[in-house]
Amino acid sequence: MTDENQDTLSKRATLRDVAKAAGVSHTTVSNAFARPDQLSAPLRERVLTTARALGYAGPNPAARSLRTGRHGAIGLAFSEDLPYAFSDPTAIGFLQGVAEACRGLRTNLLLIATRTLAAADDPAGPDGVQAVRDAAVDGFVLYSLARDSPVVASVSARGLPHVAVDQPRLPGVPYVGIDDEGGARRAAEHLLAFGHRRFAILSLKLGSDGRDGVASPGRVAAATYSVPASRLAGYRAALARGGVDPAAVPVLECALNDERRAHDQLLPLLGTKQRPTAILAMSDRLALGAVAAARAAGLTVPGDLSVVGFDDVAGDGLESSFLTTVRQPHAEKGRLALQMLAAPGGPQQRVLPAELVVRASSARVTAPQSADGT
Amino acid sequence: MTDENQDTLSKRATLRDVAKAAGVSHTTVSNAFARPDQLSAPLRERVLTTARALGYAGPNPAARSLRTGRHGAIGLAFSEDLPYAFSDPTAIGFLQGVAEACRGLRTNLLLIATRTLAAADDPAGPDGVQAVRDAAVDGFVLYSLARDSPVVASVSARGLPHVAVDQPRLPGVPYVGIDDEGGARRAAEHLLAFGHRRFAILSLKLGSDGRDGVASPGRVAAATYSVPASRLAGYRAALARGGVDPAAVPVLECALNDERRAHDQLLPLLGTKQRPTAILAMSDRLALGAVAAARAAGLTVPGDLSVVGFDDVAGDGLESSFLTTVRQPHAEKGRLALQMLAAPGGPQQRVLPAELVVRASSARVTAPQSADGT
DNA sequence: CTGAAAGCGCTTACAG
DNA sequence: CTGAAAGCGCTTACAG
Repeated sequence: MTDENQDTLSKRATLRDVAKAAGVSHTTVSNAFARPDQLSAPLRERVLTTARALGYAGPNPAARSLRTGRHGAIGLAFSEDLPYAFSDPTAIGFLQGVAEACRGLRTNLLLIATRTLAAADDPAGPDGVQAVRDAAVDGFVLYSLARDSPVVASVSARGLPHVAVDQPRLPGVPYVGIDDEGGARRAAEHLLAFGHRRFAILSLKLGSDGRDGVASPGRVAAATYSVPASRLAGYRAALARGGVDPAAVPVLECALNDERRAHDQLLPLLGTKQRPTAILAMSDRLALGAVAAARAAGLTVPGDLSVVGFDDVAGDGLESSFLTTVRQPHAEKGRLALQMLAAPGGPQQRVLPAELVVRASSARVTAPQSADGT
Repeated sequence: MTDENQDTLSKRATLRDVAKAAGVSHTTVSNAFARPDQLSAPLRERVLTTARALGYAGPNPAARSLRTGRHGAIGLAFSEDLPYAFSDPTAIGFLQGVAEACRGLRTNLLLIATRTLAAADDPAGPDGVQAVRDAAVDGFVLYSLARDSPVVASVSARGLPHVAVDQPRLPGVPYVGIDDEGGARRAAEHLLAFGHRRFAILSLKLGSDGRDGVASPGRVAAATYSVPASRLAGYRAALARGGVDPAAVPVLECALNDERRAHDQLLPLLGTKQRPTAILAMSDRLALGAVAAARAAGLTVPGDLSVVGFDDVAGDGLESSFLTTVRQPHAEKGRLALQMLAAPGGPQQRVLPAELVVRASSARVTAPQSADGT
């Protein structure tokens, strides 16, 4: 305590101060902290005791990094505001995997606050770019970023090893993701097999402009997020093969992955005569929003409306979810990404399976229908 | 792209290289990146262009930190394994607040992987200590650590500003927490008012040894986690005032905040003749475990068993929770902690309110009972 | 608006 | 096992 007080009053002790006080060289103090085998145990003890007495907590991290070129940390860049990321169960599953791998690698994790929506009032340029520039890390993981994100460009400019997870897929950048198209295809095939002909799609964001609503063909074609684009392709391929015109299936885009948005977008559609009997949702969150909308419209799930989600994150407790969904290995993506960063030389592209899990939110359509509702 | 390749092959460009190539001084390049007002716009543009051409992404963060003494990051130390932390809704709410504040402060967030249970196989000493030593940060937030955690000691040794959230409460260390005792008291009073006389308490961990089970009076007295100790004190004070002998109320300690543990610990108790009619749970997770245990025992909630949780995190979606609980402002704690770090000089102790929220998991006891079950 | 100089605190071969 | 020396890359008054 006394030492700490001295600390804050006087100048902070350095390696040199400890060396002087202990009567040894610079090197010896450094070794006492970083290379115990380079000096005798009693001497080491003496040095460490002297250090403690001077309030010296160990080598200055910045000086050490400058000298060694290593930081002992990796940077994690998110597509969303950091606060939002922590509320998305998908991201949390991924973070768990990353965190686990970090522990194994004895690496700290630097979370980089970025913002998808460019802040016009921001003099420092696009959000996250400065943060990436300043990040004292040995590499980056890009998690679910848009192809045109300024953060992607600034990470690439750093010239450090990096891995993209989910998106973007860029030539020359190691990648970890899942079979989005296949997973989506199986979800649609499942509903088609139950006789459904009238669909609506709840889509994750296709662009970074925060837009909600029905996505036009142009918007879909210009999507800068490849994951929703791939899932959409999978849904549509299956629908077309099943004899349903994909162009007639509305795509409701939700700028944020939350139940409320899905609920609000879908509800009006459920009041129409030609209402869909089946919902393809690109996340479990969106799917739960659809379930809520159904209830609000006086419809039952799966009696009046079948819903298939994506992610398999809805049931976290002892209770398992009732949602039919596409399972993906969230934590595994995090583990793999860090492994690719830590041990380069392995495969540069890992595409993990996405498996359909049938539960209680999907069922055979009640009344036979044609695609045009007749 | 070509530049990037050169980058990885040749030595990485420095400020000096850029200065040489642009025909300006060291200083000017530095200013171009950090102080735009110190040079003309055209010159700045020229410098930046040259930098880009050389694959120079900006000043080396370590060198900059060494020079300025600032890192632009704060360290967050958790009591649990990092992977577990990301699965605890309480921690996530807190992280959201921290993340939000970080964005406002333009600060990155370094997550420090620590482990509560000392790993015997760990040659580097207690987990987290080295990570704290190596952390290139301007300050620390300690989140819910045990009083005797080695991480607390190593953070204190760093001599950097730090704030403890929830626990530990240490003299001289700024603190953010809630009125744990008061919140717990109100939870118990609520159940007493409903006529309950037979209780069981589901407790969060009291020590760092990973022990589950009935906590002896000795263990409670020796608790190194002050939050559960305070809540226990609150429960017991209310029980005693309500004429229930606190010593007769079993305290079931759960080493991890999860439903499964609570379920497994409580279930045997629910099969006894003297089974409790009311559960005081120190978290919503534990409370949900109690609800699951009730179901498994063929009891209804709140018909046969009343359950009161803590945290108010159980209902995350559109659906609100049915749990009677004690609400605490998770995100606000995070925001306040960062604010205290960023703007020292304000109050050093912030104790936020913890308010009882009555919902459907608690009800009047069905048959009148005395404390001894007669 | 520009440039020369000093020094932030450390690690690492290397010689003894 | 110990110590003297060089240099990692930058920022910041300061003088012009």
